[in-house]
Amino acid sequence: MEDLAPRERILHAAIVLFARHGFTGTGLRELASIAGVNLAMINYFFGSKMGLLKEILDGFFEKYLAIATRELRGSASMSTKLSRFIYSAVCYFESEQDVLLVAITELPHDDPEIIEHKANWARQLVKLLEQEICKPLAEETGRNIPGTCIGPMLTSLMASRFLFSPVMQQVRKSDEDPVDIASYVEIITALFLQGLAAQEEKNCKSISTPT
Amino acid sequence: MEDLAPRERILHAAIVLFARHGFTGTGLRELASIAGVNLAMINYFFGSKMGLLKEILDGFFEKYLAIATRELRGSASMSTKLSRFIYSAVCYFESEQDVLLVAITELPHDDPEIIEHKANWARQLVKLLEQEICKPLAEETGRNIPGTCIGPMLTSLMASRFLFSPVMQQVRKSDEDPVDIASYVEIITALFLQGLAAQEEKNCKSISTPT
Amino acid sequence: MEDLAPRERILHAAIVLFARHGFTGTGLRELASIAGVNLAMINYFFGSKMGLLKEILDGFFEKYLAIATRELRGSASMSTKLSRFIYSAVCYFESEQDVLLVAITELPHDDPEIIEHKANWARQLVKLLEQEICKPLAEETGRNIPGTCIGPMLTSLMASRFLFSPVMQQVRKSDEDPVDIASYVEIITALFLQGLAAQEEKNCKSISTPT
Amino acid sequence: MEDLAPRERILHAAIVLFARHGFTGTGLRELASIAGVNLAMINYFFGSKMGLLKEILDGFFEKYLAIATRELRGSASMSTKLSRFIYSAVCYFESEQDVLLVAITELPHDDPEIIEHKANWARQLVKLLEQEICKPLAEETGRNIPGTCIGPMLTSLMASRFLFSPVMQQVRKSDEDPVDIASYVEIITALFLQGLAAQEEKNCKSISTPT
DNA sequence: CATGAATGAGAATTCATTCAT
DNA sequence: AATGAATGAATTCTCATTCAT
Repeated sequence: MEDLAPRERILHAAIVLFARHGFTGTGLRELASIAGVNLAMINYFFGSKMGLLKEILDGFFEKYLAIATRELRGSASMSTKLSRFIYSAVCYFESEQDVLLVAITELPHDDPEIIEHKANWARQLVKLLEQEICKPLAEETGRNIPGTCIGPMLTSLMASRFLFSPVMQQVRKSDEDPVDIASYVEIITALFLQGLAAQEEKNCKSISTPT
Repeated sequence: MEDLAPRERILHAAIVLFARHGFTGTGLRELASIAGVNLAMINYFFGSKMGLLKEILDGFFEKYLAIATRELRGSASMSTKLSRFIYSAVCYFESEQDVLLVAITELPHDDPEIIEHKANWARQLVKLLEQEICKPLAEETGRNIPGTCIGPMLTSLMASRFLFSPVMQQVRKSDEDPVDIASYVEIITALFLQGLAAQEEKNCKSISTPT
Repeated sequence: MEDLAPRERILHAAIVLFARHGFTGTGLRELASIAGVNLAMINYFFGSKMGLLKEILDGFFEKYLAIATRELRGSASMSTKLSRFIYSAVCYFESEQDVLLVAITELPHDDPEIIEHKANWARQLVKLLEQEICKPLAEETGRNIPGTCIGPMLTSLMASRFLFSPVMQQVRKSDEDPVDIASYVEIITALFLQGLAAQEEKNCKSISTPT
Repeated sequence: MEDLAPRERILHAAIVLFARHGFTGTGLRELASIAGVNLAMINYFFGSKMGLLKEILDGFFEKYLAIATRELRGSASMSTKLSRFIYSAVCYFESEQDVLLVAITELPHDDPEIIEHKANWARQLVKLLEQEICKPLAEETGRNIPGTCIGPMLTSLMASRFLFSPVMQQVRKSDEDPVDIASYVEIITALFLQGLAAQEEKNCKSISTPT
């Protein structure tokens, strides 16, 4: 870590510490010491502690939204799009667990300075989900589930493994066999696809049954 | 709130504030002022800020585990048990949203004082899930999903609505139509049941197909 | 200790704690807990924390002055009186080390409420020393050493063993051989009467005398 | 005092206040106010209140040990060495009375953080005394007085004037005639070398010697 | 870029004391 | 005689931030 530029060292250290102790639970002194920079450098680079958090959150949301856009837009079938999205998103979560934890655990805290910031990103993701998931789903099944409902469900389901990981690591303890990441993707995809499209499956069944 | 006993007033105020600003983000000054008690009363009753948090978390986990035990134990079919559990749990989450938020957002923070505390509760829930969900599921579908995986999935899926609610409220804004709680329960139940039992449905299909 | 009256239990606990952590360093909570009484009982019995200290100090000074009066008054020779006093005082210090420590370490702290209190006792002791030690000494040797000088010297010399004991215990460590109390009395008496090289002087004298 | 560097101002103010109210009896607010610095500067420079105390104690012990080493080492006679040591030490005590008071009154308090710290210095002093005082004394007189006994005796005797000074000042009051420092040194040296009745002993010796 | 000093506000906790019961 | 609740002030220490160098 010592070979990175000071700005990056700060960013990396912040992500790790915010994930472990929370945003408010992390002191800039500790952060500066771990990043190996002078305390005043943090404010020099990021303006304030909040500026640092915003940069981390923006980095996360930007990439998450980019993945969603890339995988969900297009003419492929909804199930294809969804399974591609889940795969990509979970892989991204896996690769940046700490950033994910920061984003998730800071979600419900209603700091006035940051709530609109988060809403801006959420709005874009919800809009995308409405178009690519909710609308076709409503047409197929008759169920109209809004994006503001399905977004949180999808995200928190994919994040569940990482959100609970510190506790579950302690729970497992002796018999070390956490589900590997590939199986995790498969489980969530199966759960989501065949559960969500329940009506469709039923239709398939009802179609195939009389045959 | 002014007519409750000081101890309860502190507890209530703490739940609200911890949910809004996080545990470390809440100062005891603010807490005491909102609870309408003297600052020193908090330590008098709960020993420390951490003791207060532990009491809140214990209250949540105890009730959550009680609901799980009540709804999942017994000889009913797994799908019946699961849908009853989801119904009860979501209703409980709804009735105590703030406590839920505190429990969820404090989950990943690795305070050594509290991580084992949380793991103790998680262990019991995981054990229950293993017996009542995972084992029968494995027998029916052949898939072996451990409790340490399905527990977080279930919980965070049910909590998703509340975890994201401050942001989603901002996202919805003008056109106010959040999914009502009954539909929310129904959506999650459907998702979980027919997704999870995908293999079983297939079996049914394969059984019915030859007909 | 549980069979004593609450008032005595408080007094005993206070002496021990004041000696170990100092007066200001001891909290009434800790004191009450160790004495096994309710916190409010301390103020009930002694009026205030300071009242408790005064009672302890009075107990010490009263007995110390009584010993000095008993051993120093009378028609015996000065050296006889002094050696008797040193013996009695050191034995008393030994039997109530903690009280001694409290008295000594609180001596220089200039709390306005307590300095005159201590001066009252000191005045009586100094007066006694002036009459019984300083005056005869001036007549014998021509040296006029005031009581305000010889009092502190005598007292702190006799107390030295106890004042330094926590540190010296740590210094000795492995080779456990603290001077026993009888030798300690003898050393101080000899030092005071004849100087450090007491034995040598005696030998010289006994050698030269018969000549 | 206002022209010194903040760090020195804190140190000076701490010595004065610790001597007057004791270590635990001194608040950092009061200290900062008297030193004319911001409250947070104390922790900035010394880490903690205890760090401040350690620095003060180290300063005292270091100089005291240096004086002892300088005056007691060498080939001079024991009585010459002792009288030189007493002279230098008392002069040092006189010039830094407050530091002495802090060191003496904090001696018996068994704070685990600091007791070993003090023992380290004491060990060095005791070792020096063993070699330079106790060993030759044992050879001359046959008496074996350990350094852990003679160290406290010497130190507390020399410190007695300063340890009791606040009370004795009050005792003297109107008739102002404290023994001047030169006489004080002489008294202690004579006492240590020849005993209280120094003059008398000298006479006896001078009478018996020529015979 | 980088640093050490400095600041005022606030952190959690403990204090000695009071009082109604 | 004894207790638990309650209080306001004070405790040590850390906070994020600023600024001159």
